Amino acid sequence: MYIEIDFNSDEALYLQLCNQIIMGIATDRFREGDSLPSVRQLADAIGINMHTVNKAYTVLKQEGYVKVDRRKGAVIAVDIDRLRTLDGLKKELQVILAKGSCKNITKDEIHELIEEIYEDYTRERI
Amino acid sequence: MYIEIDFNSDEALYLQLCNQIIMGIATDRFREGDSLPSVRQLADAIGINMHTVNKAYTVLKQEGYVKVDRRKGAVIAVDIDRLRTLDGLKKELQVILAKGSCKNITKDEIHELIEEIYEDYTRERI
DNA sequence: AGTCTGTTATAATATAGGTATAACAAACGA
DNA sequence: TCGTTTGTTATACCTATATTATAACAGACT
Repeated sequence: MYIEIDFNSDEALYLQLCNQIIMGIATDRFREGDSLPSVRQLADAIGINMHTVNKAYTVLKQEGYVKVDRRKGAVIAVDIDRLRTLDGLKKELQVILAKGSCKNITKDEIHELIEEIYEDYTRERI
Repeated sequence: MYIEIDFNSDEALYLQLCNQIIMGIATDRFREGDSLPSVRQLADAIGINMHTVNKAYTVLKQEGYVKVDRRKGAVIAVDIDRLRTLDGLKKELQVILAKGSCKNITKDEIHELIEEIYEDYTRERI
């Protein structure tokens, strides 16, 4: 579990946790069925409070990335809801693309960025 | 100025304002040199507090979308900083694409989504 | 029996978001 | 010149969120 938390970031700790775990699933560092550390272990390892980790796990559960089992802890279990996901992605992308568009980033450059990010994914997956 | 604020959204009012103005610039509804309404006017029109609008304008200024002039108010003036923008876009996109990837959204579908959003832009621009 | 699990409760603190009122100097219009 | 409008700043208040701290509970494991 290599999770990097930036205490100087203005992003909430529990959100940083969520995002890193989501990126971990996307890059296959965490796989379906894998158990995440217990809330107490992870909190200890990072040096934050148990409840902050618990909140992250709760959000991940609500958004369909893990299932929480009293025996095994938080287990990676992605719940596929394509329509809901596509809808959410589109709304988030609209704002991001608008920002780029304002700053003279072309549509092609966005496509290139996408490719670049996916290449990074497969590179990390090795 | 057609700005739609969702008071039931969990997104901060000032962020909704920022994003709508940014999308307005991207879709050419607001153009370089255009003045935005005064903080008091817009606050009145929307039915929110002056300081909330002021915060939105301040953020837009810091992020290089407007310049604030005591005489003309907030004027659209996009400050192009491609490197900084590309860096920011990439970090935001990484998380979003990871979410999609977890939910079995393919890279091609992302590319299609990008195209779809850009088509919506040009459609609004008419 | 003892330990570890997630879960829940309660409390305290700090920060962020939003509103309300008020004042200021600069600029504008009449 | 006078009154109005501009962004800006300050203060205060309320609410919600984020984070930490302790503590307790029942279920499961060794």
